[in-house]
Amino acid sequence: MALRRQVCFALYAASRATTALYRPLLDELGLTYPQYLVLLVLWERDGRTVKELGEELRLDSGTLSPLLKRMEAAGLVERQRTAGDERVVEVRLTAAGTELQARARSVPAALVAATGLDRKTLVELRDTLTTFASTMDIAAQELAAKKK
Amino acid sequence: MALRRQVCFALYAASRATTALYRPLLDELGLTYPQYLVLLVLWERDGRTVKELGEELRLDSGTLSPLLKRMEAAGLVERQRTAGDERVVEVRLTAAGTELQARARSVPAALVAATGLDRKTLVELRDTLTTFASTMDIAAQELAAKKK
DNA sequence: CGTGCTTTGGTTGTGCACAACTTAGTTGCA
DNA sequence: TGCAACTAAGTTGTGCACAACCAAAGCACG
Repeated sequence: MALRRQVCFALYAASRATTALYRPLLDELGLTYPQYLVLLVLWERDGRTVKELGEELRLDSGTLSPLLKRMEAAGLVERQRTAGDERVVEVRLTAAGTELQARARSVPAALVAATGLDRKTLVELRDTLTTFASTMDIAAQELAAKKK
Repeated sequence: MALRRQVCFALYAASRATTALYRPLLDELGLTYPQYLVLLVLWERDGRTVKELGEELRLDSGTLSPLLKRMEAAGLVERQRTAGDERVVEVRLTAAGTELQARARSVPAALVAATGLDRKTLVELRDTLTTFASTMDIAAQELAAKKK
């Protein structure tokens, strides 16, 4: 089947094009796109464990551990083992990390404007993609279970 | 804005979920998803330059050069400077690369089945995403031009 | 002809992604 | 109680992505 006919390639290309558009905006904040996503989660509610971040962002510890270390080195977050359970690491915003929210406030609107799509279309697209991703995740789990 | 509300995250998560679903199928062929995409392009028409591959897949030489070297090491393609213009490298399928097409024929259908979506929905989604990606690319170009 | 510009592909360095494995801490239960 | 099973995070190794830079080949215009 021709490349142009495949949904999966369209998804792959659209995803990269989007992060490319974020790049110049996030560069000014000293952030990468995945780092920005971590901050979005923490700005919503501070003090998440690495596991919680992974569930929210669908990323595993192999990705998050070094990413969070870089963010800690940049002074955006702090990491601390919890008192109750020494296995768990809690990630908290520093003052600098909290303050970045104000500077990042214009980012989503700038992106929406760049898409040139109206709100209704974007909401539909988001919902379709979210359902799509969930279906893929479930299918992957079933496939992994069958393999056993 | 909450993470769940953003189209861009849905896109990012859906793209990773999709390649994750490809992974077990492509593992059996000894391929990664980007390598599979290169083969899709070559199966359609063999003997492309690195530049052409980059335009088709929207990847630059920094990504393609090492990727193609790995594919050459795996015996799937050959790379050769063209006689006319020594700057240009042409990529051609080997016999093994050509034969892989038969073994890969069931992959797209397996993915479509896993999505659980009907053809009409998938076609619409693909077209929306393709338009979306084009708009993003153009916006990124304009942004880069304005920067100058 | 020659010199500067452009084009093509490659290299280097950074930062994801993710599989496979490791380590330390916790829990269940015989 | 003792220990096997489990869990959370981290480490290692591989393979993209992409920016920034580089070298060689080709080209254009004086």
